[in-house]
Amino acid sequence: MFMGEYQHSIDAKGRLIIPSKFRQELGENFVVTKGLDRCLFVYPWNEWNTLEKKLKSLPFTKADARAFVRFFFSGAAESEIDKQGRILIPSVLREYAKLEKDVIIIGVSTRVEIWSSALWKEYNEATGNDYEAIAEKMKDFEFEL
Amino acid sequence: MFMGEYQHSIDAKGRLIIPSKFRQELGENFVVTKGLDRCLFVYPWNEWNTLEKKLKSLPFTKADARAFVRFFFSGAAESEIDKQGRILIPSVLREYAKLEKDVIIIGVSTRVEIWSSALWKEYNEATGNDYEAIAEKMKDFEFEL
DNA sequence: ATGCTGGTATTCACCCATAAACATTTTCTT
DNA sequence: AAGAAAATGTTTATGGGTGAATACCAGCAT
Repeated sequence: MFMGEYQHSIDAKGRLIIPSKFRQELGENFVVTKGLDRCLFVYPWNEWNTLEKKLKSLPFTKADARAFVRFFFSGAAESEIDKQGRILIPSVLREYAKLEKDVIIIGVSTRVEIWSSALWKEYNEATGNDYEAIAEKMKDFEFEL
Repeated sequence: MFMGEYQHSIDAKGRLIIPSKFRQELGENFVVTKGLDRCLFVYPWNEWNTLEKKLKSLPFTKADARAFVRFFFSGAAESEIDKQGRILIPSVLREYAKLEKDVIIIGVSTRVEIWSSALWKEYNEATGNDYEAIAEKMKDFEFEL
């Protein structure tokens, strides 16, 4: 299970160090794709497979479902970690997530997320720092700690 | 089950002594994460697992749920007690809970909570001194001792 | 009152992850 | 085919996390 927050930087060649704690669980091959909220999702191969199955089961007669599925598959790229523990992020994805130099990498349960440092800060100011508001919304899910 | 209130201090490297009464129950590995009300939660491994299952089951198509899940997982760090009875608190978490030198550690049933001494004082002044008002509100939950 | 013991704080030194600089290979272009 | 540019690989220095050793303190019992 992935968790934690790490700060790294992308080098001039678009490579990014993956936190050493994530490497083993990601394994040899994994999938980087466009994520929700303008970040990138990184799935280990088996997690990607389960996600793929779920996506497949969506009714492809509905326009929204088609768009959602296209979003994930078109944005996906198979990737691997080099001997220095880095991955190369395709430029399309770099642009999508507005990745410049400073990058935040977080573990979120079954996936890893890659954020532009600036966007992560914005996102947190909008949601994460205001945990009370989130907790309030969670009532809808009848969630308890 | 955790209970009690203890005063300790964080050293220059961000390490904190865990009260000896908590050590056995926390076990070898446990998880420290951002908690509600600006404190940190410390869960024994098995408690964290049950929490994780609940978090995983939340619909990731809902923005609020994503924010909530990110909040917990990105704020989480696996930790262990060193031979001196201390744990290392990641700087992200130290900042979140505004932990300076003086720290209050309390046991709350299934988890341990770590508070900045100042915030704990504030919190108690804001709420704790008015137990009767809180108890009054508890009626809504049909709670009885 | 004094010495003992368990727990706590501080200091220091080492090791590893990271990131930047550098070197090499490959590919594309002219 | 040769040179340039891009991609990939290697090396090294630095800083931070980590562990050990020592010094400190309080509580307790004799």
